Amino acid sequence: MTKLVPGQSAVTAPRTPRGQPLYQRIGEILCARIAAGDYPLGTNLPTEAELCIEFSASHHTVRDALKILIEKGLIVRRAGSGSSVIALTEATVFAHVAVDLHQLVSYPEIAKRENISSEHIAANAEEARLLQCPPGTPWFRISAIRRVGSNPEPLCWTYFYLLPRYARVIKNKDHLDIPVYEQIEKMSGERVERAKIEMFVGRIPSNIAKQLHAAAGSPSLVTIRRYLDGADRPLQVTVSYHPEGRYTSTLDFKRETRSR
Amino acid sequence: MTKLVPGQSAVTAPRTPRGQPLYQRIGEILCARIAAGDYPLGTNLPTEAELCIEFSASHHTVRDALKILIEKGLIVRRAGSGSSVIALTEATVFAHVAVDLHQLVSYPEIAKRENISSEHIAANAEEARLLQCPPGTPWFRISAIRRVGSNPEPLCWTYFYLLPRYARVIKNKDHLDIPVYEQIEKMSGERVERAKIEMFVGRIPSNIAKQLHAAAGSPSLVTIRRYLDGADRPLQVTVSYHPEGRYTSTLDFKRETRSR
DNA sequence: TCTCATTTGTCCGTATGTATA
DNA sequence: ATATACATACGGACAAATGAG
Repeated sequence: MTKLVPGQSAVTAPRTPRGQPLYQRIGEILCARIAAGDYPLGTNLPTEAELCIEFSASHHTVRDALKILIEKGLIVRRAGSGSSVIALTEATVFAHVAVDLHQLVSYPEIAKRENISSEHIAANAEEARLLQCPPGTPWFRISAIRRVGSNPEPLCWTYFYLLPRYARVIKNKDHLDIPVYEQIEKMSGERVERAKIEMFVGRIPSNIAKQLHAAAGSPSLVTIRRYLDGADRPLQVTVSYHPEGRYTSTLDFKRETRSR
Repeated sequence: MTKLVPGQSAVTAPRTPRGQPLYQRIGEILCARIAAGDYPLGTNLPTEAELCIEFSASHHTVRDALKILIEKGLIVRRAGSGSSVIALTEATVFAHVAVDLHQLVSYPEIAKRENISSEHIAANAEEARLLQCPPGTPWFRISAIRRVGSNPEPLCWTYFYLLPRYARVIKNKDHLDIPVYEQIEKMSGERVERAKIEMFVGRIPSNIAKQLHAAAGSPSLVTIRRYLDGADRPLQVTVSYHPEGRYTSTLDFKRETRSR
């Protein structure tokens, strides 16, 4: 049981006292300082060596922390020059007029959702890429269409991919009238902190063509929405196919007033 | 190995054989192997330890290489499980990341704008609807394409519609490298307060098909952007045609409330 | 349910190349 | 040319997650 002798235990004090890795913790602290104005725009952060001393961390750990700032677009680093502050806050600040994620890409109120089926699945190759998980990973998938009034031509076909533990959302009474991601938030207590949306031109898959009243292989506006929690883990991913001519995505942005 | 010169292991003779860092080189090789089918979808890559041996590199270097694959969305890694291949090639042909109003307009640096022509026009019926003005209203129209590097296939064709009094923007020296709406702001003192964006599936008009290297009438992601001043008057309206497969629009939203 | 080996994740130490001022 | 600071690369040692038995 007692496997010692590593000869390092004295140097390595409480390695990770909290659940969070040290480099993430340092990254957050530096982000907060930049936002607070401790390192004004255009100035340099302390050097790697200085940060190592301040946080009692190694170069690698500090570098990993600084990589977080780079990814957020807060700093640029150049050998010989230092780490220069180029932004005070992450650029993505919810510039959309809608106060709620709900209205990010809004369907008209009258577009009602009708569920076609729901099932537990194992991600195939295409889904693995979509969901950024290994093939075979279990997911719960709801298939639905949206229809305006009694129009026989549906607006779109949507696949909802949920973590299996959220499968019971479909048992809600008013399940169809509330966004699925909102139901998940209520059920789990986890909050959607981020939404990433992709839109591109694709084709109608043959297996859904008939129910969409569209030709298989005909052009389609494909929309992928990923709802992520604070750790960027997907809570829900949806894929929608909109046949040509039935849907226009509208987004409304307002200039940011940078007040906190 | 009595020669234990630190930092320089006996195995590695030439550290960086001119130019490219080792971790990038390894990353490229692994990407190429995945694309070639050496590591099929759903299978695992060799472990870190195996890759260290194969490339005579340290685990740190191998990890940096694998990070490249993660960023490209080719693999996911899980402790205890391994590095699973989830895609054979990079996911998006091109992504436009719109994070705030400022970047809503600008494509990434690599997508250079090339102006094709510019002229004073009177709005025809279609343009009147687009610009929400009576037919015959005078506008200044710039036609341009965006290209990535020397790729012969342009990303998109864009019409810029400006109020005639802003026609002189094209005389700026660095006109092509600055978003048009920003130039208008500087010239006029008017600020863009709002942007409305529409996206839908359309077709490539025949008169621009040739220069887009796309078939006339082939599917296209059509994007209309309206830049409005405080009184909702349009300062600039753009229409872009993106041939299928060349462009994915990406939007990234965050909740504002910072719970910490 | 519980080990137990495997694999990745985190963290430390060190050395040298290279760009910058 | 020199000093500074980041970039790259080597090494080792657990910790934590996974999956098989």
